[in-house]
Amino acid sequence: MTRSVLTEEEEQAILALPTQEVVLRSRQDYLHIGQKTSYACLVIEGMIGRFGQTSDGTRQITAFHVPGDMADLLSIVRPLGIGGLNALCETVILRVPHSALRAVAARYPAIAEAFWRDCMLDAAILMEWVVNVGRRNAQTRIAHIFCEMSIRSGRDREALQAYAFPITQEQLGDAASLTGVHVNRTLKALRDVVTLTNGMVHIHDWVKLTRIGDFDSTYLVGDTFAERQKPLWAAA
Amino acid sequence: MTRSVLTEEEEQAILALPTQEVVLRSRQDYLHIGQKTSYACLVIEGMIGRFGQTSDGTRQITAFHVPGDMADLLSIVRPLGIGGLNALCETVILRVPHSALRAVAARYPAIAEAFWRDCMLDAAILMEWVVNVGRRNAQTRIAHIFCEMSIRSGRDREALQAYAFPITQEQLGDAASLTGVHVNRTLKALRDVVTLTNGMVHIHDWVKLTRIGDFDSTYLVGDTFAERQKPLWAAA
DNA sequence: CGCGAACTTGACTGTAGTCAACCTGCGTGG
DNA sequence: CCACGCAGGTTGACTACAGTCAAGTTCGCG
Repeated sequence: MTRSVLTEEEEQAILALPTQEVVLRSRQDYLHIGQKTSYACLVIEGMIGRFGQTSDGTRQITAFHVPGDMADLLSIVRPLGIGGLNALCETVILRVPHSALRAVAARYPAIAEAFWRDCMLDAAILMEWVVNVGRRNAQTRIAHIFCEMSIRSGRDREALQAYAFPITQEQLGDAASLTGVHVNRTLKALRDVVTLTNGMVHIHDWVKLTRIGDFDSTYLVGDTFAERQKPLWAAA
Repeated sequence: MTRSVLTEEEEQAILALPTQEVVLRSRQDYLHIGQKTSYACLVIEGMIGRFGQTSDGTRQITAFHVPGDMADLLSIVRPLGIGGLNALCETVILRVPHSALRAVAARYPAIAEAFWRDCMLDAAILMEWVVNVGRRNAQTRIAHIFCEMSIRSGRDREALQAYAFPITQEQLGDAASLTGVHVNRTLKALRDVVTLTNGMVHIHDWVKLTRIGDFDSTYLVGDTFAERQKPLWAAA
């Protein structure tokens, strides 16, 4: 919820939500494709991938969710058919019932809007994902993903040098629409600029990486108002 | 707004919104990439494409918006950076100010939820788009797009046989991440199943088309509740 | 009638996929 | 404590789907 500006009281209301901690094993499917859910999940530790699938079973990762992300917030208004969710490594999540989220959204319109905006930021990331997968070559695609995850992984500056990205080359291929073999070759070619080892990304040259990755971070901004807009809902 | 269930009063409130009709020439950019907007636009006639772009200027269409769609509803909560909008043919739209939409959303929570859900359905379509572009071959991609647009174009059964899809092969390539040349060849190969001529799609064998297109329409359903959920916002 | 946009076709190229073998490092059980 | 198994990573040889370039053709419109 760092994507919107909220008041003290609103933040308290969110922190007071009833939650249930769940630990997912690595590779565990938390939500199957087409499965209905009545909880939303907040990632605490680890990483979750959202995926779609073709009929022959090939998976395509459509989003990564890092700690702090609500991975299936959109299920509040559309509980069915939001794709599958899979833990990319051992992952800790907090399950929050839709009913509680609806209650707090009803009481605080600004929170409802923050939820909505959060979903829309995910949608903006998804649009960029289509461009990435559809229009860029292997090197650029992978470099772009590394850039995006760098920004999203850290509020601190040091994520520009190194951050945790606990995935295998095969999974990176599922995200970039490449085979594991080609990811391997591409990473080798990028060796001087960025490396992925043991679930850690090390960026050796950020400027070069953004250039190779055709990366412009503006699509990642959340609340675009310098100050909070008042009243957030024009009438009330 | 056929994607959610609303009461008579709520429908009236939406119909009473202040609007301004605008006619777009074919190929006209209505919204540039990165441009901020304070209106949302409802497509009345024609077709609008949302697109992203790489730094070398290659476009990638990420969504088609047919009459009845709100093409940039998401701009209400995130007015910046929602990609560009381009009229694919001569198109009539209705511009609605954000302020009016916010007002009606604040007064009728069910409408706010319907807006949000509408955005989430677009997001679900976008996820499928990633899978399509990332994981399927040319024939399957194009067939899939034809299937999706068939369902979205018509509430009536006859859209399963023919519907308006006023785009060029080049534009279809921008959507499917293919070159115009390859679209042309692929359409030739699909000739017995589906044809695109003069902005009309004619489907000669729907079953075969869905099979080639690896198409399952469940991701297109909007309001998944058989009846309207009451109360829609749990508290109120 | 003539222009231009869209479509069509052919020949050649290139990026990424496929298949297959092999290496490396880690955790488990004998 | 070592041996084994296995997941993940690495490399090479070959293939194929789609891109590129270039030269037509068709058709609608002024």
